[in-house]
Amino acid sequence: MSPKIVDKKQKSKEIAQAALKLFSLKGYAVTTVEQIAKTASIGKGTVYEYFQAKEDIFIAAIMEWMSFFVVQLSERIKGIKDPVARLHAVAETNIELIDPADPTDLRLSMEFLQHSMLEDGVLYKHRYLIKDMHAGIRKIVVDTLLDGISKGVFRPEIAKDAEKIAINLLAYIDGISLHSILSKNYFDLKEQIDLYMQNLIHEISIDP
Amino acid sequence: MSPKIVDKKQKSKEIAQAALKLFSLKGYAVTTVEQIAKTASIGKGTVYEYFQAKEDIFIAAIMEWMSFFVVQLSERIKGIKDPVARLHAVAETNIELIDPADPTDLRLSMEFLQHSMLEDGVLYKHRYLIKDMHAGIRKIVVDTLLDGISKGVFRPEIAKDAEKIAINLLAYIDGISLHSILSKNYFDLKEQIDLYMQNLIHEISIDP
DNA sequence: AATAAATGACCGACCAGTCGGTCATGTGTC
DNA sequence: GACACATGACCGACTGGTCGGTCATTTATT
Repeated sequence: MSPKIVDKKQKSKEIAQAALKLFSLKGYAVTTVEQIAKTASIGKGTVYEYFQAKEDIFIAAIMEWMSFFVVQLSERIKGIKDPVARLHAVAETNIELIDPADPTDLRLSMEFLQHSMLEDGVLYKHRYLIKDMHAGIRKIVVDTLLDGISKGVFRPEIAKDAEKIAINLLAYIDGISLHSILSKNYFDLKEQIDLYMQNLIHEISIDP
Repeated sequence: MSPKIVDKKQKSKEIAQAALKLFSLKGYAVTTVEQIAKTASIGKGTVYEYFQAKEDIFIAAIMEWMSFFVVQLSERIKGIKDPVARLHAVAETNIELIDPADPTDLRLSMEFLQHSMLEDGVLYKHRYLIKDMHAGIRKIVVDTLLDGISKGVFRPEIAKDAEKIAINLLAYIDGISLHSILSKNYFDLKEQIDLYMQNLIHEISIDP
């Protein structure tokens, strides 16, 4: 009675993290379940004790990744009260999570996006996951903008455009990150984002 | 002494276009050579008369796609003399090539990007192809900005930032296109780009 | 002993690429 | 015009190998 007991939750998480590492290095299709098992230091069969299919590992991996990202972002902006500094922090967190010399995170997020937008993609049925994450980050930006207005830092007229501004900012950050990987060394990611932020702040701030 | 002769170039192109269609619908990895052959209405063996490997079909397909894109863009901006209108045309061409109901083009370009940035990606050795295309489009934007300055429409001080402005514009367009696919129906792509362009023009124009 | 956990050999589906053979079309000969 | 024949174009069955998923067996714990 009552034989060996393992923490199923914890072990699933470990497998998902091992998979995450491989997916980000090589991509989902190319990564084999056996490699995932090896990386997690277990047998291939054991993987299937914790996941029904390779797809499910992918879904668990993306959830690991998103939660890591959101935690990082929250940590970073927590305690920053100045709206301008807060906007900068959102942008910078994105940069710092993307090391140009090691573009694994971006590749991973691109793979997630791709599988989410294709109807028979592995993540299509779960695309609300990424949508929800985007919505969460967008909310942070919108709230910061509205906070800035109420603090008299940003122009009240921008309130109606707050959502649009947030969408554009986040889209830009993804776009420039993408290009920076592709054009390795051609431009300086930080300078580019600085230019964008400078224009943005200039555009929405109350001017003397 | 000389039997049926086919136009090898033409036939290669047909196969590449068939492949392009499938890659954009389903992705490279999932598309089989047999399906490409079927789509091109030829036998599988024949495909290998024209291409050495599946990879080579991919490369031919991306070249087909890029040339289509560049031709479209050139057609579109040809004859537009007003710098502001020209910038708008660049942005709009990108939108119109991406039908939100049929996001195949964007998926395709994402797949190209992905295979280009991964060291053992199929396109890694050929990533200069995309880089060159980006450089070409960027040059169009930079030239438009400089032209605008010399015409007295844009502020001369922006000349030194022309490259950066172009990089940001094109990165933004890619980013917002991406998000628009993912957030189907959540925001209006045209409105978002309008907002960006409005701010951009405002920022670089000579003001009364 | 009882039972949960772990395992890796095994299976079957799949697929890129090959190859032996067929087909279609042109040339040469009468 | 008829026929043989040369040759490039075309083909799909087959091969060698991969990989997701299963399951009979072993191991660990109480």
